[in-house]
Amino acid sequence: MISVAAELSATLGRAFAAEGLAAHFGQVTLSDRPDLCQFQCNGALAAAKAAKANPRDIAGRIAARLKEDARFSRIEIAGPGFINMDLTDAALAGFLEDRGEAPPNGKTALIDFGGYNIAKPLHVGHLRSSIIGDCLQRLYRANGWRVISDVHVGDWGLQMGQLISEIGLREIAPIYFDAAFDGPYPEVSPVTMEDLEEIYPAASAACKTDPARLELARRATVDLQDGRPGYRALWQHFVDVSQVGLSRETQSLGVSFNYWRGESSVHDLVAPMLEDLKARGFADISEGALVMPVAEDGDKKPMPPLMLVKSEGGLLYGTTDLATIIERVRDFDPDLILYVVDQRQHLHFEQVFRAARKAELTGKAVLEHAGFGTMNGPDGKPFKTRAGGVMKLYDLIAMATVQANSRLAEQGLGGDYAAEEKAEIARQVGLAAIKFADLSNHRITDYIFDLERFSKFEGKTGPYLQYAAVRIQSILRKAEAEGHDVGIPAIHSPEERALALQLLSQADVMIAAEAKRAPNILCDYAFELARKFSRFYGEHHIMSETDLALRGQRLGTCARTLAVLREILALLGIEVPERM
RNA sequence: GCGCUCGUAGCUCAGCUGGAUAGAGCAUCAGACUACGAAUCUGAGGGCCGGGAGUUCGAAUCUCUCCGAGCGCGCCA
Repeated sequence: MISVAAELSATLGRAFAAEGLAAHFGQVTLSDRPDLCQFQCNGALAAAKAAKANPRDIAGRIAARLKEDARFSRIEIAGPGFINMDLTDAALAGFLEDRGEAPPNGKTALIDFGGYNIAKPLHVGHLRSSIIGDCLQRLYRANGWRVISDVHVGDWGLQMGQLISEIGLREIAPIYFDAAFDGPYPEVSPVTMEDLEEIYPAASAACKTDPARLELARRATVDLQDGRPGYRALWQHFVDVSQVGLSRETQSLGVSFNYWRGESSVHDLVAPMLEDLKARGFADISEGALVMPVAEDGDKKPMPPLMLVKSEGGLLYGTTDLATIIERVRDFDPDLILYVVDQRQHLHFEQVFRAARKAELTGKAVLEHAGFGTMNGPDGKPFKTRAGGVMKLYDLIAMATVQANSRLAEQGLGGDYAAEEKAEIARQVGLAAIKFADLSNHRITDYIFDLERFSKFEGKTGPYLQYAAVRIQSILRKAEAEGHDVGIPAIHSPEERALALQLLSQADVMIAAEAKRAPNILCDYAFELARKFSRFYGEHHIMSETDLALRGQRLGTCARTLAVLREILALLGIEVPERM
C-alpha cells in the first residue's frame, strides 16, 4: 500500500530543493477543498515566510517544475500561494493497482493496556483501555511495527492484602495462615472467582471504614511481598482462578495480549532497583517513606516526588511501574512504550516517566501515556447500572446484543436464518456498536454512552459500516453466482473518482492515526469510505450494466472497496458478518 | 490553592504541528426506488468556534487573561 500524498510530497520536495528551499515544504495532502482540487501543497507560504519572499512567486516556480510530470492533469496557484493539483484518472487508477502491505519498520512498540485486576470482573472502566489498546496494537502491526502487548495485571498491591486478610478473618482456609505449616499447600483453590468477586468488595469496604482493618490488610500485603509461603500460595490461587475468568472475558470482547504479566512479575527486580537508586543518590527517605524527587528545573508547577516504599514497608504501583520499565527494556528493548490508561492517572505517569529518564532506565524507549476519558451515562457522570453500581462488562455486552437483536428484528432481517447464525450476527453487531462508538470519539475526551443511538443502522455507527460491507459482499456473491468477471477498478465518473481518492488515502490515514494514537481517525475514514461507496452505488447500476468491461471494472471497484473497508474495520476490532 | 483536560450547529461529536467558504451524525424540512439490500442517496435550513486581549499577511487552532465544566494533587491503584 503506497501513500499517494507521500509520493507527491517527494516530487514536490525535489522541486522545492531545486529552488534552493527545504524539501519538507513540498508536503502534499489530500485537499480539504475537494471542490477546488484533489491535492494541495501549502508549503510555498511557509517557505516564503522563511525566505522572506513572495509566496505566489515561489509557488509559480514550483508549479513550473511540475509541468512536465504527466501524472498531473492540472496544477494551479490559488489565493496567497496554495499549489492545487489534480491527477489524471489514469494516474489515479495506476496508484490503485498497488496493494502491498507496509514493510517492517524495524521498530518495537510495547503497548500496555487492559490493566485488569485480580479478583475483579471486568467493568466498563476496562472497556476503553481494552478497545483502544487493542485497536492501537492492530494498527501499529499493520503499519510495520513489532508490537508487544501486555495486559499488566494488578496483582501485587494493597488489594491482595485486603483479600488475604479477609480470607484469614473468615477462616475459610486456615492452613495458609498457619505459620508452623511447611507445605505443600493444596492444589485446589479454596476460593472460586465468584467467591473473590464477593470477598473483595467486602474487604475493601471494611478497610475504608475501619483503620485497624486497613492496618491488617497492609500487614498482609507486606508479608505477601516479603514472601510469606502461605500467603504466596494463596495468592497464586487468586491469580489462577482470576486468569481463567479474565481471559474468557477478553475473548468475548475480541481483544488479545501477547503477555499476561502482572505487577508481581517484577517483584525480584524491585529490591536491586531500590538499592541502585539509593546508591546513585536518586532516592531518599522522607517522612519514613522512600521517595524519588522528580521535580525538574524550569517546572512551573509543583511536582510531587515518586513514592517508592511506604513507611510501613509496602510497595506502591509507581514502584512496580518503574521496575516494569526495567523489565521491558531488558526483555524487548522497545522504541516506544505506550500506556493506554485512564487520563486521570496522567500525573502518575508523568512522575514515573521522569523518574525513569532521570535514572536512565529507559534504554532507547520513548515513554508515552495515551490517556483516555471516561465513558459516562446520560447524566454526564461515569456510567453506572440503574441501581447505581458498577456496570460489568459482561452485562454491557449482553445489553448490546439484546439491543442489536431487536434492531435486526425491527428491520425484518435474518428472519429465515438459523437461530445460531442470528445469535452470532447479533453478537457481532452489538460489539460493533460498542466498539465503534468508543473508538470514534476522540480518545482524550469523555463521552456519553447511549446504546440506542450507537446501535442504529443509520448514521455514523458500527452497525451501519457492517451493513455497508455486507451489502457489497451481497453484490459480489450475486455477481459470482451469475458468472460475472471481477475486473480492475477504473475511473469514469465523479463518484468513481471520489471513491478512488478515498481508497488511495488509506495509507495516510493509517499513518496519521498511528502518529496521534487516534483511532477516531480510522473511524472517520471508514465512515467516509462507506458513504462514498453508497454514492457510487446509487449512481451506477452494476449488475444490469451491458458493457461487460465496464461492469467488470465496477465490480472491481466494489471488491476493492470491500477489501479496504474490511481492513479498517479489522483494525477497529470489528467483525463483518457474511450476511445480515 | 496549584495543576491537567476540555468548552465548536437544537443534541452527540470531528477539525487544533496556524492557511482558502469551520465539518459530520442525529433531529427538522424538501426530494429520489416496477433495477444490484431505500438499513440508502440528493438538497435545504441551522454557528459572535465560551468572553476578551495579543502574535501573524492569515487564528477554532499559538500566547495571556477571565468565565464555566470534569478530573487530579507523597504513604489506593
